[in-house]
Amino acid sequence: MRKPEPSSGAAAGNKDNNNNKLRKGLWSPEEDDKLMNYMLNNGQGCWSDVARNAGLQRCGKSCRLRWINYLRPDLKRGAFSSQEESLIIHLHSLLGNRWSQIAARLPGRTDNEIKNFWNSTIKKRLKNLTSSIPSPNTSDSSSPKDHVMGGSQGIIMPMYMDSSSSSSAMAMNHMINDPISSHVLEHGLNMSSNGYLNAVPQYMTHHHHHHHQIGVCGDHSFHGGNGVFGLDGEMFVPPLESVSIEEKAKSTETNGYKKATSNTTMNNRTENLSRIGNYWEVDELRMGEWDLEELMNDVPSFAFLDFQVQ
DNA sequence: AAGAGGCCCAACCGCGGAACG
DNA sequence: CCGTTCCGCGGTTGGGCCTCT
Repeated sequence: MRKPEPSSGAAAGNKDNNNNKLRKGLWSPEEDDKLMNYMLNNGQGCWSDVARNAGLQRCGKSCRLRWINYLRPDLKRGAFSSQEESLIIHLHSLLGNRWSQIAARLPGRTDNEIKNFWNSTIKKRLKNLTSSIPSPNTSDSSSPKDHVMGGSQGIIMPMYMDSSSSSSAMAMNHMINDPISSHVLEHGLNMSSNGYLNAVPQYMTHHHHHHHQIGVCGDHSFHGGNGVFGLDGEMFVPPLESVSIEEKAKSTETNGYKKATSNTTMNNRTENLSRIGNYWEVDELRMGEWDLEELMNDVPSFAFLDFQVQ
């Protein structure tokens, strides 16, 4: 953590000898009190006004962050529950690193918190998980169906996960015991350009346009809970059609203090997702080009969060 | 016991977009 | 329009704590 600015003497000693310099670093309890009192009495307005009017030697940005991530009364504290964990994983598979979007679906949790949780706990576990699986290069590299994709995008759920392989079966047994692992089984893994391991639905990794057919029930698919592995080892995730929408009301309610300005650009374009037989047909499908809000209307409620493979 | 190294997480930074004058 | 300011987001940093040796 950052130490408080030396000139400000973590609370007591400072006052007005700060010669207009804005403080940085950790917030003192006194600063917290000031901000909290101001916010409770005046509500949220222009953050630079908040900083000024509350008598804080902080920039508005810092005040905003402190309020959102720490002082907000509706914040939930403590460790993430396994349900929250599952939800985070699931949402991340849908949304990628859109932490604020994910946080909006977890009442009482902040994007920062979720991001930290992901970058420490979950990422680490996914890493351990993948390192426990034999590399495609070393196991059965002769298979033409190996789906080896490093680099910026591409699913790292390769074809050696073929259910007939004994080694992969062992890996799967290992994975199934863990919510993250089983989710990875279903949704695949993606290594993003920043090195993050993401569980990403197949259709989000495509960068082609126009009418992708997303196979759902092919004869040779590998089914795993919500997801389906296609013939080429790629993983398909069906749209969120059969899940509860109760979260939506909850999240919009708890985030009522927040102006709903984000993702307006994204919402300008909508996805055409229609079911045709056993296929989901998607028009103009590209990362960030569908109506996220609409898509996320169907984010599973906690009750439906069971990613364990039967 | 103590030093090293890793982890956690609060807070900062930089950027892009929206709002405003 | 255009420039400026504000806001929110995601990525990154770094200090304190914990664990290991």
